[in-house]
Amino acid sequence: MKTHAVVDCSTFRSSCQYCNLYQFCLSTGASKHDEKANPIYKQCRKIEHGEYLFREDDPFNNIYAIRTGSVKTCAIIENGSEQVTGFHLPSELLGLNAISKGFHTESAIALETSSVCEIPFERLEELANEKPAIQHLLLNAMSEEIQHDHYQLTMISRMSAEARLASFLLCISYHFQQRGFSATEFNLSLSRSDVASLLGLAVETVSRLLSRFQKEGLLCVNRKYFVLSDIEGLKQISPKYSSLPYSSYTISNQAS
Amino acid sequence: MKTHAVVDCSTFRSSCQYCNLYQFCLSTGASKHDEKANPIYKQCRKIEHGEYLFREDDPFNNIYAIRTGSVKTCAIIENGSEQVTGFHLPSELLGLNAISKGFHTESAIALETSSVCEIPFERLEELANEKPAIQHLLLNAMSEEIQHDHYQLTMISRMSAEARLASFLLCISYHFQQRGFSATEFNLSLSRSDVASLLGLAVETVSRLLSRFQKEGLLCVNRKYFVLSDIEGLKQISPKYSSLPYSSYTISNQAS
DNA sequence: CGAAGCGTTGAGTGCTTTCAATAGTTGTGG
DNA sequence: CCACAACTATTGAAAGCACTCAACGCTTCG
Repeated sequence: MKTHAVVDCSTFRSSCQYCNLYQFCLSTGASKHDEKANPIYKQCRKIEHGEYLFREDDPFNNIYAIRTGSVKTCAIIENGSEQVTGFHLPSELLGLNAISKGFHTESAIALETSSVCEIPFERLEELANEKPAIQHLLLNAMSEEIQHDHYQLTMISRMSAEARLASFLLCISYHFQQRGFSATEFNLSLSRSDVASLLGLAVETVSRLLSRFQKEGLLCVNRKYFVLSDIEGLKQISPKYSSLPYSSYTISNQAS
Repeated sequence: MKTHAVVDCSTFRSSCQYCNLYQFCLSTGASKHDEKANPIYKQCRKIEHGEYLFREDDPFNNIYAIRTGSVKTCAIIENGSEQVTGFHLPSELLGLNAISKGFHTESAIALETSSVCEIPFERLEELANEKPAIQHLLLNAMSEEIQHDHYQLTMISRMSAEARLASFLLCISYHFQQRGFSATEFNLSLSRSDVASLLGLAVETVSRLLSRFQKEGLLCVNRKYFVLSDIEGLKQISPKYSSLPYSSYTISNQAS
């Protein structure tokens, strides 16, 4: 439960604190005997860097709540290259978009040693029927995901490369802050090519822009370690930042 | 109930036939006395071309099921221009992404004379608590929307302008087909600039591409009237078409 | 130590955009 | 009913942003 001082995704202070399902979770001090009282059966699973949580075309049985670490979701496209569709931090739910098809259309890959809660969806759905709060929570989480996707769409289709990257960094920064970490200093587990894919850019463009941002004093970057030294400057580069439904992307804990 | 022969969004044969909520709907031959038996209170609303169904920042109270016609959703971005985020045909549900914030972040505008069912969300949520099938239906619809958004994201960030347009036309074609209309001949209620915005392109690019497609014998287009004369040719232009989770975008009627 | 993978930087190309002009369409009011 | 205005769509020319290709440096790992 205690952690290192380093700001690193894999060492969040309290991994369940921000979890959507916290108040219904079996792990909340309850033993297995209370399963019926605290009804979500939680199977915690540890995954190493590069390991798959699920793969494209896998049957859909569980959704996953990230406890620690970080995970990317991606799909293989025609030419064999992979398209990154999401970057996920603790408290987020994964796999919800597989509900309708019954199988996963994306793979989820750990970007570092991470732990997740595996939640049988059938069980969760039953539970949602019994407890309005859980149902609301599910609808809420999905609504936020749609919201975020629309933001992402607008960003990619309308903003320049530099605005996209600035916007992305601010988004990451905000997420860390929401989870009690520094907004200006963090390790980004995504590789350059993952970032490029997520933003619809070429790797070289991302690399060039980071160099330029650094030259302009907006940030310092060393491999995966980022220091955002001029948040306001970054916001100026991505002017649409403030007007888009971005800021509420983080999944909140309110249950109606 | 009988309609004209013309293929036109506003004259769907049976407007409720494909509706998600059909089997729970008050309109299913039932009078208002049966409200408790057929529990969705359906207030049908007619909207004219250009009329708003809801606007950005409006409080979120209802979701809407499109019965006839077509609706676009869009958001105003920083510079005052509008970004189209969706194009919606009968049977689709609108407004689900406002659940988490409690207000709408997009406007919904009728593209032609249309009719929609206004469904109080609070009521629907209660109902979903009582009837597992409705809950599942809601989760399903949202899951599909996320699925589609991810497809759209991949498309916009990775495909060329011509591939995007071809892909879009095929998508529209498929939707019409799913609703019992011709896959090759339809009126597209979206303007060129709406299409451009939706696909992340400039109006001129869309116009140029349509001219080129026509010259190449792929389609015939006159204002809003489209004839896709070479579906296979279009598929060849958008090679990722088949491998993406596109084909299941249409909201189906299965309720678990 | 060499191979493999990731990241950076440079040069040149090309696709899409922007700017601009024209044509076609719709709607309004005299 | 026509004229005028406003809007939508098309087409051309030029410019720019991001991509591709290519080479090199750095790190990691067997």
